[in-house]
Parts: sequence; C-alpha cells; structure tokens
Amino acid sequence: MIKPRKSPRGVPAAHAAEAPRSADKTHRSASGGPKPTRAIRAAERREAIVAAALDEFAGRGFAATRLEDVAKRAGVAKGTIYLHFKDKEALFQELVRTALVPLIGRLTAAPAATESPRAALEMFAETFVQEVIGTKRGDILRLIVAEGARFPSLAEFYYREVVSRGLAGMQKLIEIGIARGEISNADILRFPQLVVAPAMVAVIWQGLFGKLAPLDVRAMLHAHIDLIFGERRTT
Amino acid sequence: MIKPRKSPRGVPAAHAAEAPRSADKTHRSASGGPKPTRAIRAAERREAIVAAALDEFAGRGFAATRLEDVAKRAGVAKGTIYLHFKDKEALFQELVRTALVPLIGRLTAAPAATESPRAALEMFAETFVQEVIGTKRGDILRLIVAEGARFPSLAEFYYREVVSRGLAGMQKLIEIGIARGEISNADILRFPQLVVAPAMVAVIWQGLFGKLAPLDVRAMLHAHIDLIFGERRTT
Amino acid sequence: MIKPRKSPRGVPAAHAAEAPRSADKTHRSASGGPKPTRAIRAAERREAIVAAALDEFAGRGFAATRLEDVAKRAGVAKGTIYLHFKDKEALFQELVRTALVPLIGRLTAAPAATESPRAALEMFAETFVQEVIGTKRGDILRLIVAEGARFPSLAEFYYREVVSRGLAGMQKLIEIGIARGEISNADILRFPQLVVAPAMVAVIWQGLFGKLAPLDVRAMLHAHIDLIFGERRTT
Amino acid sequence: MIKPRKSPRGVPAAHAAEAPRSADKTHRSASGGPKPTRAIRAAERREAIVAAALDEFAGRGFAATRLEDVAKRAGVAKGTIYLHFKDKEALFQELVRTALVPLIGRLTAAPAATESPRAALEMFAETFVQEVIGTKRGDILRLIVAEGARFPSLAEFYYREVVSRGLAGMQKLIEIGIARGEISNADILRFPQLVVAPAMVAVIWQGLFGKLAPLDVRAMLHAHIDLIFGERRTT
DNA sequence: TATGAATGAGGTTTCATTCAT
DNA sequence: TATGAATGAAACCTCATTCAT
Repeated sequence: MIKPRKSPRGVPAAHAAEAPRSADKTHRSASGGPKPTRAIRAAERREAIVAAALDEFAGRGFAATRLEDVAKRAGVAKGTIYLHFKDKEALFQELVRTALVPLIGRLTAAPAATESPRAALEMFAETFVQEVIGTKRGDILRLIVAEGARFPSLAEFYYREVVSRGLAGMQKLIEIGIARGEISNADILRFPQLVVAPAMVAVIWQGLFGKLAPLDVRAMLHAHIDLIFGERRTT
Repeated sequence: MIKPRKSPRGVPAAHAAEAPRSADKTHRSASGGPKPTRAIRAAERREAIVAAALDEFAGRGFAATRLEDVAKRAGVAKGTIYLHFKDKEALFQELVRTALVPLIGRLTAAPAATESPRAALEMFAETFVQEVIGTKRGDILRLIVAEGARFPSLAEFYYREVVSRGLAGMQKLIEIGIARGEISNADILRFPQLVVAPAMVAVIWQGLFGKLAPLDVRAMLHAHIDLIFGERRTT
Repeated sequence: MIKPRKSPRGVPAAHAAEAPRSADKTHRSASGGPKPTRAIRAAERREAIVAAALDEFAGRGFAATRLEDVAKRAGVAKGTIYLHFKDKEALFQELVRTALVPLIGRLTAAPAATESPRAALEMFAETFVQEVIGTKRGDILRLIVAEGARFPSLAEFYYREVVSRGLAGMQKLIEIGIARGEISNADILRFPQLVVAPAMVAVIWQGLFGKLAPLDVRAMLHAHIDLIFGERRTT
Repeated sequence: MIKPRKSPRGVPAAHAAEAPRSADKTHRSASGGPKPTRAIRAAERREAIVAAALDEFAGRGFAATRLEDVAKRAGVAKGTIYLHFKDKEALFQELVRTALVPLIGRLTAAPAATESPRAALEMFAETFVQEVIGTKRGDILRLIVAEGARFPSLAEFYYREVVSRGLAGMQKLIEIGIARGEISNADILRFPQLVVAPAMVAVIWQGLFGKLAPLDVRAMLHAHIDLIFGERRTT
C-alpha cells in the first residue's frame, strides 16, 4: 500500500473522511439504459466530484479543503477536476449553486401546496426537518453561512435565488394568515425572517452543538409555529 | 519534541489550547504615566496581537488568515506572535475566548435588569443592536458560526460559557413572563433558542446580505418581542 | 534506474523518430478533386501539425509550447500528434529538420548562380531578405539559435546540413573573389562566418528589436558586401 | 542510479549541473571585514541565488529551469528565493539586468580608452574574447538572444542600456576612422551593427557548435577588423 | 486512424514555524 | 524579549502522454 500522504506527521485528521467511491466503472446511468457512453461517464464523474466536494468543503471549509482529497474521494485524479471546473473556487461555487436547485425546489414547493397557512408552515417545518437538518443540504446551508462573506457573488446568488424567493413565499403565507385572522401580529409581514429564523438556528445548532446538546428541532419549530399563530398546538 | 508544522495552512487539531496569560490590563495612559514596565509592554503587545487577529480572522476565516498579516496589523514581528501564543490555532481560540468575555458580560448583564421580562428583552435587543450588530462582537459571533464546526473544543467552550448561560437566563425571563401571564405560550420555555434566533439571524444577515439588502434589525427584534408577548408594542 | 512514466505496459518504447512520409503534395482542391486517399489525408494532417508547431514553437520556445495549442492550431486532436510523432521533442526536431530543407535549398541555390562572386552575394542577400527576414524561416533560424544549445543532436544536424555546407559554399565564392582580385583580404577565406554574420544578426535584431528600432536589412547587407569587396556599390 | 525527475515540462539535461555552492556559512564578505552581519549575509545569499540562476537559466532556458534547482545550486531553500525576488520572472529579469551592468562597463570602457580607432576595436575584440566568449557573460548574451522575444521589457531594457549605447560608441569610432581616412566605406556608419556582428555570431557559434567545430574567435575578429580597415594586419 | 477524457508527476508559489542575532 | 530571514512541506494548477471508444 502506498500511504496517500495525509496529515504530515501523524497528526490526527479530525475528520473521518475516506472511502473513495470506487467510481463504479460499470455503473450505467440511473435509467437501465444502454452501456454508458462517454458523455454519461463524464456526467457521472462530474457528479462524483461535486458530491465529494460537498463532503470536503462542508467538513473543512473552503480554504482548508484540498483538491487532492476531493479527487481521492471522488475516485478521480487531481487533474480530472480541472476538466470540469476552472479552479477550486469555480468548483466551490458550482457546488453550492447546483446543490441549491433541489433545495429551492423542496422548500418553495411546500408552501405552495396547501390550504391553510398553518398547515403550510407545518409542512415546511416537517420538510425542513426531514430534508435539511442532518443532511447534505444542511451542510450546504452552513457552508453558505460560513463562507458567504468571502464569496460575495455567491452570497448574492443565494440571496437572489433562495432567500428573496423564500421570504416572498413566506410573506404570501403571512398575508393569508393575517387576512384569515390566524395571525394577529401584522408586523411579522415586514420581517418574514422571523418565521425562518428558528430553522436557520436549528441548522447551525446541530452543526456546532449537535453532539453536545442535541436539539429536538421538530418540537422547536412547532413551538415556534404556535407562537406565530398565537395558540396551543394540539399535537 | 519535533512537531514542526502541524496543520499546514490548515485547520484542526481539535484539542484544547493553552491557558491565557493573566493579561494585566494596567494601561499606561498616553500621557506621561509611569514608564511602562516590561510586563505592561508585553501585555499591550499581546492585546494588540489579539485585536489584529480578530480583524483578520473575522475577515478571512481561520485557514485563509496569514499570521504575517496579523503581525503587520499588530505592529509586531511574526516571531513575536509565537512568544505569546503557541501557534495559529492557539491564537485563534484565545482570541475567541477573550473576545467572548465582554460579550458575555454585555448580554447577560441585560437580562439581569429586573423590572419586567418584556423590558428586559427590549433592553437585550437594544444592547444587541448597539453592541453586537455591525461591531467586532458581531464578527466574533459569525466567526464562531463559521469555524465552530472545525474546532470542537471551541464550540464546547462557547456552548458552556455563552450559550448555555444565555439560554438559562432566557428561561428565567420566560418563566417570569409566563408566571405574570405576559407570555401565553409555555412551550417557549423548552426552547429559549426561539427567543434568540432572530438576533443570530440578524448577525448572519448583516454579514452576508447587509450590502444587498440592509435589515432594520431593531425593528425586527421588536416585532419578535411583540410576537412573544402576543401584543402590540406601544413604542 | 526508474524512468518515471514511459511505456506503461511494457510496450517496446518505439525507437527514434520516423522519417517524414513522402509528403505527397497532391492537394485535393476545395472543388471536387479526386477523393483524398487515406495516405493523402494523413500526410496533410502531418503537414498541418508541423506548420502549427512551427508557429507555436517559434512564438514561445520549446518548453513553453503546449501540444494542446499545436493541436488546436492544426485542427486535430491532441492524441493525433502522437500518431505522427513520438513525443514533443520528436515533433520539435522534425519540425526544424523538415523546415530546413527548403531553407537549405533556397540559400545554397543562390551561390550556385555563377557570374561574379559579388553578384552571387547580392543575390544571396536579396534572397535572404525576401525569404527569411520576417518569415517563418527566420523564426526557425531564431528557434535554432534559442534552443540549439539544449538539443545537441539538432545543433549537430543543423551544423552538418546547413552551416557547414553554407560556409563551404561561401568559401568557394570567396576563393573566386580572391582569385579575381575582387576581394583583397584573403583572411576572410578562413572565416566565411564573417560573410554571413550580418545576416544572422539581422534575423536576431528583427526578432528582438524589430519593433523598437526597425532595421533596413537590405541596405545593411549591401553595405556589408561593399565592405567585403572594398568598393562603393553602384546601386 | 536514481534519476528522479528527468525533464518534466522540460527539456533536456545536456547540461552538467550540480555541485551546490555549500553556501559557506562562515564566509565573510569579500573584504576581510568584521563578522558577517545579517545584511551582509542576506546580500551574499542574494548573490548566490543570482549566480545559480544564471547557470541554470543559461543552461536550460527560462521555461525549463526549475527554481528548485536554482535553490539547490545556491545552497538555499526554495522559499528563500521568494524573499529576494517576487517570482521566477522577476529573478530572471533581475539576473539579466544586474549581470549586464559589468558587461556594459567592460565593453564601453574599451573604445573610450584609446587613441586610434583600430586600436580601440582591437582592444574591444580582445576584451570580448577574454571577458565574454566562454564566460558567464557570454551565457547572458545567448540568454537574451534566446529569450528576449518572450520578454519584451527585457529586450527593450537591453536595447536601451546596451545595444543603443554600444552602437553609438561604435559610430563615434567609425566617424573618427573615416575622418582619419582609415575607414573608406562610409556606409558602415549607418550600420554599426556590421562591426559587432561577428562578435555576436561568435558567441552564438560557441554556444551551438563550439563542441563540434571550435572557432578561433580572436583570429576571426582580427580578420574582421582588417576587413573594416581595408588592410592586412601585422600580427 | 482519430479522438479527447483522464492521468499524475512535477512545477511554482505560499506560509506556519523556527532560530540566530 | 523581539526580530525577520530562512525553511520546507504542501497546496494549487498544468500539461505531456495514454488509451478506451
């Protein structure tokens, strides 16, 4: 064996992180289609790189992540990354951007789906707990919080694509709630951030203190919904 | 012992750092006070280093900060940093720790004001707006959010010294509010995080989107207090 | 001995670079000529590669030239170059060699014109000005001057095929001139380099300083001929 | 045998090149002065780097030279180079510039020193043979010829500081020669390059063909002087 | 035969850390 | 105690070369 060159002189690593995805040379694209064409293989590799990058960036932050580790984890050579991404920063930004697409879908789908604002918020909370908290999507959120200030274009993108849309959706919901008399505090309308704040804090909490003091996120979000709607919940 | 270069440009190590020197605050005033003793000068340098480190770390994150820049900003030589701190990581952790002391003081002082829970929260909000938002203290908060996951000992310290105490204080306040009938939703007691969440979100918001979409933090926090107390505010 | 990454699976290694294919000039014209045979197409590609290589090598030098750029300029894929040339160095050497053939032809043809030595030299000068200065051939000359020291076999080839022949021709010319009494300084016979030196210098000058201080090469070479023949020129 | 890394992006070898200057830790500055101060040591290191760089660049060209080799040869660490020079290119340009200073001194001193133009030229030739041909200075000249086209600012510098001055000096000399009737061909005045061309060619010749066909540079330059002055030399 | 995605050695450059002064 | 020149391990990125298609 070769000893890949990890922590210089036996310094721990602090971050369990191996198991290169052996790159499944025989894996066909998701559909059971014909044998993998070159294009399909390339797309798979690109995905593997992005997935590996997510793990590494989320675990170490942008500056401390080594592309060699990303490559190893993706099961490709270092140079291969550069066939798909101009440089480390492009990979990082692309990662966040592409990872956001399903996140946006998930979360903006929720409010649109239902009748009552309260039910919509509860569905949002449930979706958030299931699909964000403790998942890669949560890592991405924390990544943006952590690195956003250093990547203005990324912060702007995130604001434009996720934050402003999400908040606009929230405002719609709140308007309905106010109109129906379910929400009494009309000021919330000006600050839809108040509605989402506990979800953000939950993501951060789990990242920082999850090991020390796990948080019952679902219960917390429900308590928050009760607060907004000014009533006891039945559950 | 050898251990020449621990984490290259890198992060972790994860174990505890050194105990801060007793940091004599005995300032010689600018006017011709008693001539600065060696100890005083040393303490001043240490402070200068910490202050410079705060600026640099807050602006670039841990990994991307160069000690040379810290030294330059502090007006000392690179080597001097190592007379005061074991290594980059020790400086970083020390910085956060010492910077937290006044932060803790500030914020836990507020709730201590006794009149009404609502007044206490409003005072907390006002203090937060004035002393945290847009200040170095806000930078520290964001720094912890951004780097905490990579420094478990720091997260633990922060949880123990700030978070758990702050939340305990909040719980006391909420209890009083519930006892007085000012707060109707008793579940908040289980999740004092809900009370602080908007403040956290405000700090993050200003860091990421402050330029794009400034947030009226004071108004938002007041709206949140209204929400908690289930009534319109008079101001 | 290790020989880092050569032929990965014990493949023989492929001996020295090939002889240029007979380079059928039978261009298929754009209009519907006879359909290009495979051999013709291959020869055309090879020529395209060499032509592209000349441009790139002349512009950047050997080490700084990227085969990808050569391929792009030649309109072929990177791998195709390796179907025609063993490696980068073989392409380079081949380029210089094949490019020299017409150069040799051109210049040794000139002295062959028989009338008077002076007329021969003037014809040489004229040919040089028209066919070398400011052309690809000039680039090749500079390329040899620049890289020759790093490619002894190339320098040797150049010396054998071009320099020694050219100088021998010059000596013949000079002998005639001396015999006719047109050249009084017999020592030039020992150093035919003296006759060619200004031409070399002109090529270098144009390459380095042509932009800053253009040189009237033709006039300079004529002045030099006057010098050799010890008289004013009539033109 | 180990031969660890042949010529990676690079060129050849073709250039015996080791023996790091063991950096003489105890060597005082040239004068037998006091023990080396930090500044003196720093200057010595800088000189060692420049000297090593000259050897390497002259032997391999700019692109193919590895700074690691320069460092090794200079007896310093790789990083040390960057304490003295911004990057590889800065080192290269600085090297040529500083190396030119003594060259300029040498050569322009010569013509100024004497009475008759012929004697001046002969002294120039002698100086050139002794101080340039086969020396580091010759390497620099070839380096400029080889790389100048890729470093326009360097070519310009060389033109301004060396070429234009040298040619102006030559013109003065020629004027005197013409005035005295020693030089009959007045056209040379327009092309002082003609006077220097053989020297340039000699440098190139020795670099490319010196091993194959050594050139008696002194004799050649004398023959050239005879040519210019239209007479037999006595020596 | 032609392609170009993939490889990975190796190059330049950075920067935490040391240590002679 | 303070300095900052020096170190050298790594990081990012390039590009000659290979090989499956």
